[in-house]
Amino acid sequence: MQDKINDILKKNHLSITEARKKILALFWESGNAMAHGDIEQKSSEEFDRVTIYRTLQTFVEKGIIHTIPTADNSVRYALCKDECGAGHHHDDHVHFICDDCGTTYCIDEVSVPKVKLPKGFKAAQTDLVISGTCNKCEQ
Amino acid sequence: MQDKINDILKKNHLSITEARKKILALFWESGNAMAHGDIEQKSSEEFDRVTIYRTLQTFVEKGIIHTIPTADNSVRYALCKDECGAGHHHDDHVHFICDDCGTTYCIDEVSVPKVKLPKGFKAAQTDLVISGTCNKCEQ
DNA sequence: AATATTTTGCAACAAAGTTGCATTGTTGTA
DNA sequence: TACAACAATGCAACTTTGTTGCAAAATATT
Repeated sequence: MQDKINDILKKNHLSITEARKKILALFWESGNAMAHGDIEQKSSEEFDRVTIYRTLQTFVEKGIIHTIPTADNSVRYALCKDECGAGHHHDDHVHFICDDCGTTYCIDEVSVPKVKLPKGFKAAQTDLVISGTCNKCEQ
Repeated sequence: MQDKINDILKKNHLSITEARKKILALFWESGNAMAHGDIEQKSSEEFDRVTIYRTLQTFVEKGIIHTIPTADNSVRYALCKDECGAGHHHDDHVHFICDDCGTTYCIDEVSVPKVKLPKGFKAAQTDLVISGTCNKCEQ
């Protein structure tokens, strides 16, 4: 896995540092989306808050991760698929946020339906965010 | 218009205060969605920040306004249609955020398509937010 | 008009995010 | 491998955003 992570960083012309390796690994391991706070906790204060902010920002710019909008003012981040590149995000899958456990899922199976907009409106990015109960919290 | 505003407040069992009247009027006049900051500016510091926070919170609870999630960590608020009531929001329309001018529109003409989720996932609310260029910024 | 109830503003605080700069770590080259 | 050039990090200080408790003011109720 370490190799995979180094590859991603190299491909994006980023120098390989402890913070970047660790944070990327966290995304990889968790599988789900994470908020800034989650990362801060999971890295057990190994890095400065500022470093985490800057690392996330860099990753978004390079198209390694993407943001997921939420209604509660807490942006989350998730790994992008391979098709995403610097400045171009292609995350046309649905995001699901569990109201119970707070987990954010990327529902890759479902793709975002095309929407016809009124005249003059040009879509650049489409975010479909569904909240409710996930399959673990549902009994 | 003042009557309409008073009606809305009465219907929702809210006492009629300057702050509530003014903030509701702002939503009515602007037509578009507003972030907390917009309201603070447009009311030209007539009210305390705290009052605005609490008023918005109350309005959301009563179903007078609804939140629109955005990818940049700045939740916006917009007037609900009549069908919305306390605790029940029915805002199945698309939201559009212009990357140029920042305006947030409620695209009432388009309704959010139903999405089939994997087993065990139960949807409570669906938000479809599209960003791009609006009909005013598009030349 | 007088009292009970809500709402507001203030102050103090907590959390989230940003910026500049010196120090440290990383990279490419000799 | 050692060195210089460059980039990333940590620290401190700060700004912005959001929250809470409480006394004062406004609103509603009788």
